[in-house]
Amino acid sequence: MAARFNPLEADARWQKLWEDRGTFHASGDGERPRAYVLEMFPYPSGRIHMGHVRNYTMGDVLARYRRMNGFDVLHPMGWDAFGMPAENAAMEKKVHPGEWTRSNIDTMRSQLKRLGFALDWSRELATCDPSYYGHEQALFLDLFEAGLVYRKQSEVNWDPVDMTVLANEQVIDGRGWRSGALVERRKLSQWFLRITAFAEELLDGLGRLDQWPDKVRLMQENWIGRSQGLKFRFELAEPVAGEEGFEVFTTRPDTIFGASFAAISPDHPIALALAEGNQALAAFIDECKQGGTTAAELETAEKKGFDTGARVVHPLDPEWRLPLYVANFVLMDYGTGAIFGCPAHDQRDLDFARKYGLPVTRVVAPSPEEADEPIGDEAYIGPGRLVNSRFLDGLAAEDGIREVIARAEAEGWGEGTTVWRLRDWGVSRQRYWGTPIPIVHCEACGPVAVQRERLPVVLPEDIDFETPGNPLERHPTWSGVDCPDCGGPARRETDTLDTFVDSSWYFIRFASQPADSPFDRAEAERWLPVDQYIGGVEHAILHLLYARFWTRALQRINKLDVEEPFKGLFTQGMVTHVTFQDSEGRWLTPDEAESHSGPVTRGRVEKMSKSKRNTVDPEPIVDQYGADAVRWFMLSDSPPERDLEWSEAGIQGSWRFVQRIWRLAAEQAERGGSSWLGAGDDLALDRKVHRAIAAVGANVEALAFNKAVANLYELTNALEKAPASPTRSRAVEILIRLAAPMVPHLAEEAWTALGREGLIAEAEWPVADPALLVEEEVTIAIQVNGKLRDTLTAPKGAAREVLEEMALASEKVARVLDGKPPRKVIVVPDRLVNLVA
RNA sequence: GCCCCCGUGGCGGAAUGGUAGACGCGCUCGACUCAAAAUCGAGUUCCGCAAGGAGUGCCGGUUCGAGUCCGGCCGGGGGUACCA
Repeated sequence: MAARFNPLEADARWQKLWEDRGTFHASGDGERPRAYVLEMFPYPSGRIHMGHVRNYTMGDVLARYRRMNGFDVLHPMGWDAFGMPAENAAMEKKVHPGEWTRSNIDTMRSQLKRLGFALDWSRELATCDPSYYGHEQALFLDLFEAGLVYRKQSEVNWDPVDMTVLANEQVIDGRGWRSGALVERRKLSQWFLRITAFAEELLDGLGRLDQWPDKVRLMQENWIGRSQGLKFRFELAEPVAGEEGFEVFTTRPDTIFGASFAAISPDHPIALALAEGNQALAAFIDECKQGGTTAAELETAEKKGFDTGARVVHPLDPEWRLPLYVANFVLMDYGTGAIFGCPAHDQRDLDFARKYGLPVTRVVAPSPEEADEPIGDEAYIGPGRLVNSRFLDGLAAEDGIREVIARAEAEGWGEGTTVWRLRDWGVSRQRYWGTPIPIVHCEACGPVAVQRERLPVVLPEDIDFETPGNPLERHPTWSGVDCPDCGGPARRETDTLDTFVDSSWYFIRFASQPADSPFDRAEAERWLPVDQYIGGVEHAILHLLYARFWTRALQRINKLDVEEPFKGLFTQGMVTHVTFQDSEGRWLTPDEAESHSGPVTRGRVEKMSKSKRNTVDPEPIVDQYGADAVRWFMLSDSPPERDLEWSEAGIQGSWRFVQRIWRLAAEQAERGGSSWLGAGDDLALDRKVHRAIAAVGANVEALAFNKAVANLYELTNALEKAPASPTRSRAVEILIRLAAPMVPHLAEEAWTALGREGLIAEAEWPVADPALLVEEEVTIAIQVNGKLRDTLTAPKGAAREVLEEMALASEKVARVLDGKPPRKVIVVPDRLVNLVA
């Protein structure tokens, strides 16, 4: 038996065997309990990167562990294959997006296979394949027919030079990335999914996702953003274009007597009507349209307003008039697109009031004496009671809110209501490389669904990327069709679907993939929900919320009885690496930094990215060290939810550990394999082994792989030091089984060398003997005033009095206490004694 | 701007409110070797000869006891609805 484990030879041999035997095919035969383990599928950007390796290694360990524990495991892989990079490649490299994507998939598939992941490749799918997106079109039409899809005007980033829509990512400092032109916001008619109809259940559902990270649930909760408040009507002093008023939403109706202005969004119908006869206002509204559409950009833009000259009537005082402003910070998408401003108790309103010389009236004061304390540069947002508020004076905020809502409802000018921060999901993209939206626009009938038997609506192959914009729109023939309803002339929808639609149901298609429908309901329901989903925390909101919505939407239209798609969620950290720059600030790769002639600055450790040139390609690393050392490194040291720093020293350490396990197994094999005969003659080692079995299992189930790795190091250290014995022989084999999910090639090789039949991938996970997990002695910490002064050993379960007596007998304690008796003694059994002097 | 997370030795990190630094990397010394690699053994938070003291980004609080809980800062990261 070889002294060294040779992964170059062994990896491929075992990978082929697993593939030939179909070891990792999910059977779905119902004989074993099922487990669905899924990692977020990759975008085929070109080559596998370390982030993928980390993600898929974690999922793989869990999948292999579950299999060894007797589960029928579904662990599939596919490709999130539509998206912008393929179109960029088409423009830059003159290659068809489909060709580019499919060639990337081929490269990345073979790279993944070299890592020995226990994947069921028979279920592989790519979202750019009509056999996938055709079913997506059918599901879209199901939602359309159920009234969950509608069309409305919505703003996009418009590049006025390239005459094209830009993604947020393509807007840099307010300018188009290619043309450099100042970006404008422009309205287009687009398709939307009614995710807001599910706002409440998506929020409530979070409470039952107890296997999700708290932070993700919190982020989603804030994103959905339930606000309760008052929706009420402001009457205009003079009607505008026949409108006598408009609706306002506020979460603070208690501060209504502190109102000093009303403000509406630049998109508000009243604003547009007023602009008809007011050139200055029209110019202001135009000005508000500059810049991109992102929330960050809108929020950080200078707060500006324009006094329309119109006045509104205070709802609680017909004599009281408030000026009506158009303000750039009022969003048409939130609430009613109109607010009232209470400067004394809202910082943004205060800044606005100061800027435009509006009155500031305090209506909340921490004490009656401070009722007329003037407001400075800071709005008062602390607690207190209402003042200067007529019939509300003296009430606490919550009571004031209730009182105003009650009065508004009684008098008929408003009502208590709930509004959501969540907006409907705009799915139209003015791009080629996506799922065509299966709708036909007919002049006579309007938008009409494509007939089911005509699906899939397939993307045309003959397209050009010579000019910016959507090639589907300028394709000479593709969009011309007859209306499905009336047979008259019509035009296909040329927008494609947001790629988040593709990733909102792929986990269902993995579970069941018939040719003639999106999925078989019964089979999908047997696998779903996904037991453990693993991916980057960057998807905490959008992807995960959209997938939750899509699943619930299918449930509502009675296509699939699954409430939540992902029972367990784990969000993993990034893979980072040092950066290097030369004297002129140019980024250098680690190799370049080493051979560079001039001075080199070692920069911060950052997320691996092409622009910082600090990426490490996994493939040559696998060539050099083998799959197992790379997998082991991905699991070591850093907790999986945190960032992992790639280092040459780290991979070498992993390589050495792989060889250490191998040496243990090789030495054992030379002694004639593992023996199950004879009594365990090394009780101390037996205890360590069984503690390791329990700890590794618990840590793998908790996805605390770094701790499971530490457990295996400890066990290995103990085994290396232990003298030969039947216990040790058994222990070596147990170590191999415990390590098998992490270093599967080595484990198979060692398993065979030890003379065991069959694959370790199909072997049973060892069972810990509870009797060997019990401790007999414990170390007790002795503290004086919470400060450690001594430690002593006591039998486990020793009585409080015994521990206290032992503590007081300690010389070190006596020295600190200086003869005085303690005032108080705190005993934590099996843990510590704290003497309070 | 807003929402969320993170901050512990030279480095990655461990620690149900109960002995801070498990485990790994690195380093130091030693063994083996003609030598090196590999391997093995010992040591390794800081200050101090020691006794002892200090110590988990900073400031404050709760507690017999705080890395852990609470409040306020500082620094870094993720998301912010058309990157995926």
